[in-house]
Amino acid sequence: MFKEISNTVSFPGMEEEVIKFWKEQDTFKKSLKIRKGGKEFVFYDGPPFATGLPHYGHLLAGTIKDIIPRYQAMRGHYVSRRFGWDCHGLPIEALAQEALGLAGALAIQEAGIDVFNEQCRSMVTQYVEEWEKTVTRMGRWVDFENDYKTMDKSFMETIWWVFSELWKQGRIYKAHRIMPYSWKLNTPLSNFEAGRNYQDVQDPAITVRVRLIDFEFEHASALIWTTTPWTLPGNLAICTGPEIDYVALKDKETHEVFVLAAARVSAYYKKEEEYEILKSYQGSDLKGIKYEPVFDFFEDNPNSFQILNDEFVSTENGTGIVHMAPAYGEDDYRICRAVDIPLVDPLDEDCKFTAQVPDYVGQFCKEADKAIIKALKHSGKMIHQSTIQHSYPFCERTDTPLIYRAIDAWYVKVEDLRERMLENNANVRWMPGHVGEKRFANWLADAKDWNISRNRFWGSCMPVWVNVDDKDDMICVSSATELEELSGVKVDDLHKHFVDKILIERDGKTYKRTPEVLDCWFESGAMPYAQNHYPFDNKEHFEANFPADFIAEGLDQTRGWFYTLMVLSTALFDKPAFKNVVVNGLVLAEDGLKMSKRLKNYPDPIHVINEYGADALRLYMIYSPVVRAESLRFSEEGVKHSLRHLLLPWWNAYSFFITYANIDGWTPEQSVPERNNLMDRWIQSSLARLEQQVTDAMDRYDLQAAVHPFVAFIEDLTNWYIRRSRRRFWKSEDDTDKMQAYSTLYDVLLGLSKIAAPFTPFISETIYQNLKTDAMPESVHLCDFPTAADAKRDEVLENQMAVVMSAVEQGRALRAEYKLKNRQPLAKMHVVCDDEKLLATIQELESLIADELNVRSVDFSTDSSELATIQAKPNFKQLGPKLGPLMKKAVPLIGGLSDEQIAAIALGEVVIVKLEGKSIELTADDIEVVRNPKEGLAVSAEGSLVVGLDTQLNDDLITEGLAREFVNKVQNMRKEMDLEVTQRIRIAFSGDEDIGTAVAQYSDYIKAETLALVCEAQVESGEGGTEWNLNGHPCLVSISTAS
RNA sequence: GGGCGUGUAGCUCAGUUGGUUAGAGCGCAUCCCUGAUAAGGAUGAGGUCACAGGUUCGACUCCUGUCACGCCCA
Repeated sequence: MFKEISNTVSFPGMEEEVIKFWKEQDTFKKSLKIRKGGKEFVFYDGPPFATGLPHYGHLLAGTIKDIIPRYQAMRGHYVSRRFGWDCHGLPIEALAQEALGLAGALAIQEAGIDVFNEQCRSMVTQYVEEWEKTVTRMGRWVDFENDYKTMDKSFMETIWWVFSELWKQGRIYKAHRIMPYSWKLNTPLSNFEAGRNYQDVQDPAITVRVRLIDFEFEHASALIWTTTPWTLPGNLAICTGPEIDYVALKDKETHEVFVLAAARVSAYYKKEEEYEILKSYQGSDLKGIKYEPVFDFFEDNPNSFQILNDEFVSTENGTGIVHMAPAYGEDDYRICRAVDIPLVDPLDEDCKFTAQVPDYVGQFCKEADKAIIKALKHSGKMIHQSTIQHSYPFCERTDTPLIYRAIDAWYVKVEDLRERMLENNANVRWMPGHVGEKRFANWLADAKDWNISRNRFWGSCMPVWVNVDDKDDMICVSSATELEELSGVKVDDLHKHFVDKILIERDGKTYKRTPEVLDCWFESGAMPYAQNHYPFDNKEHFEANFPADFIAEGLDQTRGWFYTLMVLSTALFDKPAFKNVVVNGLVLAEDGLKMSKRLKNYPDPIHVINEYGADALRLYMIYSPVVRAESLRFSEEGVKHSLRHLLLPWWNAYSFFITYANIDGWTPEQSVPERNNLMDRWIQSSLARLEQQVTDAMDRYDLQAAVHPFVAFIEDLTNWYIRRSRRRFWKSEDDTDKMQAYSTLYDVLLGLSKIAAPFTPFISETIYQNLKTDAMPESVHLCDFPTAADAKRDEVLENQMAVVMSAVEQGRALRAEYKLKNRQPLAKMHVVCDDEKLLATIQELESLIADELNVRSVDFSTDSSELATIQAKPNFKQLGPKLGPLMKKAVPLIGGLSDEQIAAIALGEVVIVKLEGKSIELTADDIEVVRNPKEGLAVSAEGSLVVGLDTQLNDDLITEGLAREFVNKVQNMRKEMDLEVTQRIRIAFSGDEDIGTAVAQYSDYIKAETLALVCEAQVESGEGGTEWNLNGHPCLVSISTAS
């Protein structure tokens, strides 16, 4: 006996049971154990920041990261799945700052970096429990015990090793980065922090002239515009946009010649009479022209004081010529660096001018604006002065304006790796392809050196110790042990508040660690090595199993994890870090906007799981383009849909099987291998097809395509196989056909549970648990994925069945068209098909067709001429290439072929027709025969099949129709009374003569169908019972249970 | 501004190497069936395949351009 199924099954409740079962049985561990020794399938988990609860993006990625490993495990691979946690970086620092009430870097330093970092450490794990719960509830199998954390000492030690390898390659260099700087706190801020306090301020906006040297016009100056006059002493170049139009104009009043963007002239001159255009230029024409420095403080600076070109220049405001002070602007820095202009930064840590600029020494830079403006006026360089109101970032803590300036920064040289990375990327299979071939490849081709230092606290430390007396004398430490040897200090923790205290004394020199920590993307990129503590441990195992077979993340990781993995693996091993990658798109709210807690435009994931179940949610997400990097508008209706149209029918099929197997006492021991019934052979072939389709798609990492064929299969199983086979299960005789039906449905349900197991692990497990025998593995997830599909396929049969289904479909359509309801029996149906073999198969299923369409007999024939006319239609694919331009004219010619000609061609003869003087040979391949139903008959035609219905009714048919109506009403009443399907009943009725005749004549049939012991005409109106209308005949029916 | 993607029925999406009737589900309307019942089926209405050119005998499909939306970068 199988376990009885409650008819009020709750999918979420069932899933909770399964989770309990997996936990008790330790099924995940067993699934690993049984594959130990098998070929490894290597999976890397991209670590999430656990600074909040998981959202749909995580659930989606988690589902993908579950399905592929489950599938590969069932295919015999050992798939270790370690969960990863990203512990370092700003998100967690921000939380810790909030918790400690600290605003800004200085506050953290005052409170003590040790206090702050320990606060971070304690908070990292605050969401761990919730994460585990949700991830587990979604059905994802992943190892939380043997997880990795980027803050583990072993992880951080490998980071040092990775860094030191890059160092040895000469890839690490020190340069600058332009960052927002708080002069009050004496510290740089992150862009994130700088973005949190914008204020509207008024700043001077001045236009200054710089005298051009050796220009084609005398007394010529370029006009530059700035809102930060204090940066002018540091001016080292000016920049034009290469494709912007510029003019040299003569001011009619001063006779000075000015160069500026053509589009900006009107901002300086109200009337055209005020100036005269001398010549037009493109920005690129001006490149290389020298000018006199605005101030002379740095007049000897190499390569400086010339016109440069860059695309970033716009003509939205100013003069279209940009003043460049490389220490104080990101673009300035980038553009000047490209032409080897060394930066000058004459500000001290309080942003006061140093002695390099003696005129303003000791003045705070912004305060010096006035004096600088005065000096410019005095020297005649000031052309125009105004003020501008704009929004400007302020320091959160001190409400002082931030100063963008060059900060020491460390970089990894990446630009020379571009080609290697592109080649390595060519060996990666991306799903979808374009993300890798286009988006990611373009990004790699344009890779910039990577700034890896952060002026923060909670992170992996840069393992570089600098000689306090000579900044160029540095030691790169590659392991904790090496640091111990160099310093003589025991090293237990590699965080900043520990290692910063450690000094290295060597040859009488003292080395102190450079204060920065590493970009946490460096850590995630180094995760393949660091999670294994490579090369300190697991050296051989790692090297034998690198790169990963599979990773999966969202599209946003193109510039994140995917990239950092590729940079480091290319630099270290000249390989990609992964062979296959599935890229998922964004999960948006149903309104197409981003999910927003504030707008509440999406349902809580927990609610969705508890309402519809994780299987339904998984299926909904996977069966959508979101697994191919397109965005998904999340809809609760969609989840409901996947439940109602896939899981529920599947469950109903299973429930149907259990119900009747238990009634008949059928057990798997009684299973027989023979399959004499075409329906059985067909559904087994359908399952084999499903297996092939799923395998093909999964081996291509195409999850959406893998889920697709389930829809058709469930449809075949429930709406054709089971619906058409029901009687075979509830016939009372234990004949061989019934045994075979049970055996088939059992095999199919068992096989389906295995094929579906990676996708819907819960319902698969539940069904498998009930179906399995003691000899089978204890969990569906310990089974092998079915693989013998080829042998079980019978494509000929599948095609034949498709024709049968089409015949039935056409019959149903005809009934609908002629308003003949299905309960009304018809005398005859005609099925015509000129393919005799096909016809024979259809004939084999005659009783099925007759039953489905409620006709007494089916006439089979190969001659359709009585029901339909035939016409030829060109086979475009065949004839197109042959006829070329004549194709269009051939269409009516072929359409006009006579019946005799068509018949001749169909029989294999070659018919020659003339078209514009050319002879065209037509063979059977060149035409398609179209059948058109004859007018006035109930006929339908599709392809080679013609179906006709005899719509004439006689008394006999009408009587049987009444009997069937009667049965239907009784069945409805049984249903209404909620009777057991095996419950016997008594029927009492009254009605007119026609009803009396019908019930009497079909008494045996009625009793058999409704499990009635007696069916008597005795109820009178008003004595209870239910009034029915049977095809226009009033009828009173009452039923009662009988023992 | 650049790169990438998307645009097919009211909505969510399929659509094989280009082949002539562009499909499914939801929703709607009209019916049907029911011993799968948290069901199921049929029929119908609903499409300028974003737009404009081009290649071709033939374009939803290939090419070029335009527009809209999204992601990333600047």
